[in-house]
This record gives sequence, C-alpha cells and structure tokens, in this order.
Amino acid sequence: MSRPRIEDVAALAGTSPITVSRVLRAPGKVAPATRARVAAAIEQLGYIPNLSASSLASRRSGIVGLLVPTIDNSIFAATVQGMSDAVGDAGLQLLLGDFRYSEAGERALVRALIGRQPEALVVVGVVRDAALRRMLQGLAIPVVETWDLTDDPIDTVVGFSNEAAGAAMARHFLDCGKRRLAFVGGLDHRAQLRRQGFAAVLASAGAPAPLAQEVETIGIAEGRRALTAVLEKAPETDGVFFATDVLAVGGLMECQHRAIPVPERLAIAGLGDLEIARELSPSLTTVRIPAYEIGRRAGEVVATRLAGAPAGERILDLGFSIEVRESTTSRSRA
Amino acid sequence: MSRPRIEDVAALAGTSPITVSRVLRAPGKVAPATRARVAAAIEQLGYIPNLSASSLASRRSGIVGLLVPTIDNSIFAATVQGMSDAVGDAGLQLLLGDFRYSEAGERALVRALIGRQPEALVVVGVVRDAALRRMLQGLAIPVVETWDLTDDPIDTVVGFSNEAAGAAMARHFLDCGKRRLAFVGGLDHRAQLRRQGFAAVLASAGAPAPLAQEVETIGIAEGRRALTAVLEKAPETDGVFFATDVLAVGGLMECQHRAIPVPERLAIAGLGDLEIARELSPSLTTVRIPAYEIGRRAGEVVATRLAGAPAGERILDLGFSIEVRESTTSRSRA
DNA sequence: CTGAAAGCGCTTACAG
DNA sequence: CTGAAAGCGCTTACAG
Repeated sequence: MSRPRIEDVAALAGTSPITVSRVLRAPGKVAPATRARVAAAIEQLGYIPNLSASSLASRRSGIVGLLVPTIDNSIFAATVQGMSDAVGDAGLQLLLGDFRYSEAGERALVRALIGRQPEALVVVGVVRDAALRRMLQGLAIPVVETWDLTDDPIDTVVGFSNEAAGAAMARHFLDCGKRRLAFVGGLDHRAQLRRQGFAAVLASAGAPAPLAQEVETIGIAEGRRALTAVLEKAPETDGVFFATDVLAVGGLMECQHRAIPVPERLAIAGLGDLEIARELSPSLTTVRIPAYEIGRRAGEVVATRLAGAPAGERILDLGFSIEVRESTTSRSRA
Repeated sequence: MSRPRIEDVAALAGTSPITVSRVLRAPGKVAPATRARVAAAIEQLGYIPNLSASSLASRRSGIVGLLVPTIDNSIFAATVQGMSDAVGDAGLQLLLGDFRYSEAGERALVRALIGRQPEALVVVGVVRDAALRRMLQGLAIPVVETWDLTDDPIDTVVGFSNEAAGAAMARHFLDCGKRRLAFVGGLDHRAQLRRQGFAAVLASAGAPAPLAQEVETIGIAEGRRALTAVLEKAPETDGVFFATDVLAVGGLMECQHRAIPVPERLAIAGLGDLEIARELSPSLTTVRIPAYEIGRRAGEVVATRLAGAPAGERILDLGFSIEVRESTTSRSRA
C-alpha cells in the first residue's frame, strides 16, 4: 500500500491532476463544486503532496535554510523561534543546521543545504570565509547575515554591533568606578569584537588594558574556571565582563563560593539577558540582545523578498541595551 | 548564470550523466581515470546535486524527521545532538520540527514532514493521538518514539519510565524523612506520569496525597510562583518535586528569597540534571536522564533499519538515576 | 566499466 | 474554469 499520488486523487474526484494541483496552490481559480470534490478526495485518500516532485517541477522548494553555531543551551533559541514564526506565516519551512562554531563545518553545511534548493539562507553571524561569501553571492538567493553588523553584507545584515556592546559595557564599568578589568570569552569572531570594543574604551580612558581570558567551551563550570584564572593572573581585578551570560553565571557562583563581595570587590557582567541573569542574587548586569526580533526581522526580510519585493535596506541595526543590575551596582540586595 | 546540472558535469568530463551519478553514489564502480575526470569537472563547476530530483528518482530522501515539543532552552538539546551525531554518521540529514507541546501542532508538523518524504521519523514522546498513530503506522517507515516507555510502540521506543522516575523520587523524599509533599509540573503527558508515579508510592507508604501544582510554562519565574502557591495552599509542605530542573531552580531561588532553609524546612528536587543544578548552592537533587544517549540510540536504530537490518527490540529502556545532592540531604554546605 | 531509455510525481505555460 | 503536453534533474534497471 504505497502512498497516493496526485493522479489517484484526480481519478477519485473525476478531474485532472492539474486541477488537483490548483486546488492545493490556487484554490480561487477552481470552481467551488470541483474544489469540494477534490478536497473530499484528498481527505479520503489522506493525500500529502510529494514535495520533492513539487520542488523539482516548480523550482520552488519552500525551504529557508538557517545556519546557527550551535543548537545547544542556546542563546540563539529565541532567534530560531523568531525566524520560525516569520517564515511559518509565509508558508515556508525552516531547515536548521548547526555548524558547531567551525568554518569548515559552515562550508559543509552550506553545501548540504544548497542541495535541498533553499529559496533563501539566514546565517547567525557575518560570513567571514571569502570563498564561502563568493559562493553564497553566486547563489542568487536572498542571504541574511545576523547577530552582528558589517558595512558590506553579502546581501542584508540584521543585528547589532558587538563592538559597540563591548564598548558600552566598558563605559558602564568605568561609571561604576571599576578600572582594572578583565574580559572572558571564546575565540569566535563576535566574542572578539566585544573584547575589542571593551578594550578600546578602556584605552581611550587611560585605564589599564583588560586581561583577556580565553575559554574553550560555554558553560557554568568553564565560567568558574575562567574567574579563578583571572584572579590568579591579576588579583587586583575589580570587574569582569563575560562574553555570554552562561559564563557570567559561573563567575558569579565562583565569587559566592570564595565569598568575594559582588559588586564591591568584584563587579560581574554578561551578555544575552537569560532568565537566570534576572533571577540570581545578586542579579546579573547584562547586555540585552533583541534575539527574537533579529530572527523575526530576518524572516520578514526573506518572506518579503520571496514575495517579489526588491531588496530594501541592506543594514538593519536593531541595537542592544545595558541592563544594569546588582552585580555591578552597589544597590542594597534583597 | 543558473546552477550547473549533472549533464553539464558529464559534458565537461566527456562522459554520461549516469557515470557522474555513479561517481557521487558508488565511486568504486567507476574506473579511476574516469572518476578523476568527473571529480575535476564537479570541482571546476562547483556542482551540487539537486536533492529534490535525486529524492524523486531514487525514492530516497536522505532525511530523518525529528519532532520535539520545543527547541527552546531545551532539556531536549542533548537528544537532538545525539540524533544528529548518529544519523550524520550514516549520511542522513535531520529535519527538525517543534510542535510546541500541542497535539494539533504535532499533526500539522507530521503532515509537513511527510511531504518531504523522510525515510524515518523520531518523536520526542509517545504519540498519543490515535489517528496520528494509525497514520504513522501506515507510512511503512521506521518510527522511533522516545523519552518515555510504552508496551505497544508504533515501531520502537527508546526512553525511560517517567512513572518510575516519579516513584523513585518519592522514595527518596520518604528516605529523607519528608512526607508532606507537593508536585509541580505542566499538563503534558510525561509530567503527569511523573506525578502519578510519585503519588502512587506516597499512597502505598501511607503518606498524604501530594498537592499537585500546575504550571503554564517552563521557566524560573514560573517555578518561583509555583512554590509560592504551594506554600499558600499547604504551608506544612516539607518537600517539592518539580517536573523539570528549570522550575526547580525557581523553587530554590524563591526559598532563598524567603530565607526558607533547604533542605531542613523544605526539600527540593527536579529532573533533567542541567548544569546549573550541579552548580547552585545548595546543589539540586535531580533525576538524571540519559538525554544524549536517547538521541544517539534512536538515531542508531534508524540508521540500522535504513541499512536493511530487520527491526530489533521494540522497547529500549535506558533508565535514569537519582542524583542526590544538597537540596534534599542535610550534608554540610560549602 | 559505461551508457540509452524510461520514469520518479509533480507544475508550467499554453490553449480552449 | 479546465486539461494535454512537455519537462524539472536526477536514478534505476537493463544491456553490452
């Protein structure tokens, strides 16, 4: 008992496959009586169109590819959700791939996705590999880069300035009277940009260059280790900016473990505005990223373009905000 | 400049499309010299096969569908990772869909996936909707249910007993001398099973029936609210089992906020063994679920079956363990 | 080891 | 409003 084809539906409804196809994709063009008969036949047979055949014939796959660095415990989950909401409204399906923070993985994943004929591609991050940029440009489909900004996107970029976020956090630490600072983060490009923005503000304020402590993975335990390392290398440190909240939570816990007063002796800040950041005590100062909106806007750009609209603004800066909380300010704690 | 087809590669390599196809899928059957010429042509043109056409002709999509309740801040992320590792090794691609904990969403998602002709389907949870079960059975492809157990899976189930997990946690509370207990969780089936197992053990031990506190969403703030509600309704409660760690973290924080001694006055436990559970102070007693292994095994079952092996054991119980930590035992706290 | 023929299940113009 | 013809880009037997 193999699956019914469009021909089986047509036979049962006493019409042609073309009409069945129309009922599915442009029901307004079919007479109501015919439409009803076809709908009944579809229902009766449990017909589900073969989308491989449909894609091949129509050259429209209905797929939007989304490339994320990781799906794990994800700061990107909200972006995926936003994308999913936006493209779902447009009748498109999301094909998700994670390249695990590796450029080789990114290339392999793009190739795998291309084979599925996506109508558009959304990438978390700005694509840095030159060969990959050229390849994506050659695809002649909308490509949206996200979670960062660049003067020269492949097509469109929807994000915020990681460098500006780092800079803003540096100013906040200075405002709090902290000058001997450290930065904790991975080697991925966005973390590096945050570090650069952070360091630049400190330099121009005449503060010491921040200690840069590198992490291998993103996790609470890794954040604790990083804080330990920072205090070993630079015991006088009075503030630490972590590239993500998960690391910062580890930093906070290590302080608690060592009975280091936060923020009096050591101020702590993160990025991402996870729910846990708000709920901890002391609550965590963090950079709020419009993660959902980034996904939503990226999805809308894609949907608009696929509906035939011309390319609009190439650079959409959705900004960020510093959420000042107890881990950097000396307000009384509950 | 449209994308090159297999015919273009064949022309450049001075051979036929059939041979190009062979180089891609069974290179051992092609003479080395020919293979080299074809490989060079593929490279030169940047040829990527159209997988819609390939799927249609071969009736093999190379796709495994994975249905999860949510991709958000996910207790399921490890399962997805395990699946991805296992099916990736077999050259299959994962098509991920989240049905947002709704049966209607589950049905719609299955229909959307079926259109893409997946060779197998993996579902987080046991499918409860009878019509959907019949439909999946009729598909004649491997279907793996996960994260729970049932006597009569559609095909194969890989998981653990949620009821037994609830029961084990009830025994642990009793061992700790706690008898006036509460359960906090959502209305999804797995949470209900945990509650039932929990309640059954208490009943047979002659302890009072546990208060069941329902939550709308999974979040730290929701866990705090739930704990507040429990203490309002039953101030004498001396232990609370939360259906997931995220809720339990909220419970722990609310206790901290109210200066309720944990575990002396109130013991707290969760399920999932998130990293934060280990790191908090007091650390959180929890049920460890082999989430990665569930995904990995499910993926292996699928890969084995698609490689032609007959169906093996229908029920794979991967078990769970109670991780006893400070939130239920009165050991000294750092 | 290699290729000509047929076909996978749809949709796109086009005609009426 | 409806349908016959052609074709989307591959792969599957089959033959040699």
